[in-house]
Amino acid sequence: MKMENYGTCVGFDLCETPLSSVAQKILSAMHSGDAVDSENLGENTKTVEVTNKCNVKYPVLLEDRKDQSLEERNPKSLISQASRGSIRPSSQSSRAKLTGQLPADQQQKSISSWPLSSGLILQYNQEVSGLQKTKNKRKYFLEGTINKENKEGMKIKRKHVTYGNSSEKTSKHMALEEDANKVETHLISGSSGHFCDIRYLDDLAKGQLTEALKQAAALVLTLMYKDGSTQLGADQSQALTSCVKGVVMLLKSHVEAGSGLLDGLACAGGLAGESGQEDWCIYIHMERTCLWGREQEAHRLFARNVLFQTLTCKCPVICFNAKEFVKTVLQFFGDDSSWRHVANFVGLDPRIAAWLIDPSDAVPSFEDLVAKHHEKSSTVKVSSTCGNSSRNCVNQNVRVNLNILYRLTMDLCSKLKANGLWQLFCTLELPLVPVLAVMENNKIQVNREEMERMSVLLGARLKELEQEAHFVAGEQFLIMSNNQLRKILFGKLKLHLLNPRKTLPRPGTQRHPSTSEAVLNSLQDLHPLPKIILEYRQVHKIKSTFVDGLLACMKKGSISSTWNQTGTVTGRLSAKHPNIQGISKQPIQITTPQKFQGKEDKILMISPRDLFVSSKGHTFLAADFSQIELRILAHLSGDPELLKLFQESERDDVFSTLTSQWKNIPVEHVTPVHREQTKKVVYSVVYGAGKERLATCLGVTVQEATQFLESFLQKYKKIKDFAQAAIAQCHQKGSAADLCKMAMIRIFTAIATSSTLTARLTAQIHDELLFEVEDSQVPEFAVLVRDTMESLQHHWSPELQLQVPLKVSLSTGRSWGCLAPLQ
DNA sequence: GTCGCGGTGCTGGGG
DNA sequence: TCCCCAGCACCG
Repeated sequence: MKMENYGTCVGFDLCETPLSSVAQKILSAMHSGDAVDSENLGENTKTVEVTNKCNVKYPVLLEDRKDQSLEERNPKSLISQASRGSIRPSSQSSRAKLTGQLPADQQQKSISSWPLSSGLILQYNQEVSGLQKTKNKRKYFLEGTINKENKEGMKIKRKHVTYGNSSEKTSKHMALEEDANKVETHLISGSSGHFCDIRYLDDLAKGQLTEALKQAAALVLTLMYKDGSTQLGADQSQALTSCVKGVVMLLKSHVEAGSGLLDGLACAGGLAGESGQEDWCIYIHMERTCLWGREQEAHRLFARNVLFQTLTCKCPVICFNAKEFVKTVLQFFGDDSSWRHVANFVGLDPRIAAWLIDPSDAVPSFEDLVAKHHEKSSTVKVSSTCGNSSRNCVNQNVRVNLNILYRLTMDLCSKLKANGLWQLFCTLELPLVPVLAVMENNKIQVNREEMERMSVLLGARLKELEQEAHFVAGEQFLIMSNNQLRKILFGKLKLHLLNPRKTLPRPGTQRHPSTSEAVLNSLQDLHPLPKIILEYRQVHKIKSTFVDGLLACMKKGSISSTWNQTGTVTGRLSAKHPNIQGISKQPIQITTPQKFQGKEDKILMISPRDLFVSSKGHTFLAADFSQIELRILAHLSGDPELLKLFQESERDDVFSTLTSQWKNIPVEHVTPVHREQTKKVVYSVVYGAGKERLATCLGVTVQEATQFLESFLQKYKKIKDFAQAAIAQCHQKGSAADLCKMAMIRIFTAIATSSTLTARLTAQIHDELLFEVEDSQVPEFAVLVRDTMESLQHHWSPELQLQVPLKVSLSTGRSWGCLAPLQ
């Protein structure tokens, strides 16, 4: 559940949260934009007609959506929608209000489809499918001529630059330089008035630009890559900051009612050239070259100034994939403390907006967003005015695309407001962008030697296990192939027939049972093969994912994950390359391979998190919202037993206490197995997993799982009521993750504004934050972190009286694997 | 016949 | 119909 939705659930209004000044600025700027739009609605329609004349591709869409678009564009209706808040006409939504609980995605779906009647939705879908047919054509237009001309060659070259050896790099670099120079030359000499490379401005022009930046009503920008493509192109693969050449920025001048600029706002691409005459479009070259002459140095300083102005300007800054922009700026600024400059930057990112509106969308391209969310879809034919051969259309294309980006973002912002997501967007998601950018720049050191040693050792063990498996199976087979394994276990050995438990889960339409851990566990006593397979899989997982996988992600002895803000439907963050959120917590035990047994113990413990080490003079500090799901469940359900658990002093581990409560046995008799069982049952209730899922999780039959669930819900009756009310679908986890996001922003800002603290936020593992802190600062920083995180409980209760206090547990250590509790 | 590529399903780690 | 990511086999 999103924080925003949670607000309506518990009657807590997020509006009480002080808006950041930036959010307020955006809010007021947005408001003025709406006013302009509405006062010129007549004009608007006219523009549509004009645009139609110049070869509109999708007139149907324009015509059919006119009514709805008028309604949406009317600021009065917007305001009334926003103030109506949770009153939503769809039947589903009124149910949501009654129960107070609906999964966030469902709520959002119902909200987002609200302005469209069902008929319109159908129509719209048809239109969208119609749009798909012309997709290829559109791609051609959107990419621009230079892109098209060089795309193939460039792709290959870029690959070489990234992965090639150093000598190759040099030669390819030159080739790129040439191509990119073509683009640049063109950028400078472009025919449209104010399109300029700021390297070639004289002092007077520089002064004018500085002034224009101050006066701008909005800044719209995109990164430009070495091959001349931008973030707005169709090719998403170029999102490597190392390939960034510079930034193209459109300075929207004042938006005034009745001014000619309205055309720029409302009309489609074909007219953008005329409409945007007053707007500057600048190119900021950011690529580092080895030879910094005096001129280059002067340019670097001026570019720095312009970027700094961009980061701190009063007007909205619009950027598709703003995180990449922030990262680029950080790398351009270079020095260690420069991240403080970006800490408060808020860039309007249409991708995040679109994700809030529809979280089920996979990371969309600019083109996808335009097709899906832009009211005036005719704009997608932007490049049609350019011929095939002309390079003149490069800047024109970029400029036109920036205009589209601007209007797309405005449309999305209106939708956010209409859906009640605006606050969430401004106060949570947007401020998170620089946090993630800085986090990606913060590396974590890894013990490479240890890892390489581990890889060899695990490899040897895998070889042994493979041989054992082949021996007991009586034939060679591919041990990782579930297909082949299934044939041996159930076709040849017929173990499922020997198994006393009749029903083994079958995946899909398979004839034979699954080869999952649970099944293999149940077959262990019948044959030696299942046990060997189980160990093989465990060792293999560690080797491939956590040792070799991590080694592959390493750069200069350290790793840094890529954080995806818009990758989940629950609102959580996700990480990849490596997925630091998924690195095993529990150490595993393996039998040391024969040839290592002289030097090592017979049994070896391997803990993947131990491979992460803090840099010299620093220590890891992990801060964890302890059992946050369970606490929120207690609060929301109001279950007396559960509340008692948290209100009483917590000497023992909560899950152990819970187990003893549930099973009515003394805490000291609770075994780890019992404890794990409790945890799974709790999660299955909180996350809404079904009986089958729980059965698989616990490795028991569905009947047993049902018994566990029923006895648990019998003991904690209110939870049952709550779960029923929530249809067992309420994604509480999402809300917990949002709380963690808020903690990240708060702590990050505190560090950024502090004159003494130098802690680095390096990872977020759902409800846990990982910092690297200077040894001497650990005590001071620990207090800051704990206070900040615990203070967030005020977001959970209007009267500042959360029935269950939030608890933050802190731990420190030189390696991430051996963190010990602090205090 | 072989190789490379993208898509899919299974399994298992995290929460 | 719990949601993520990663690695692997398998298929077309």
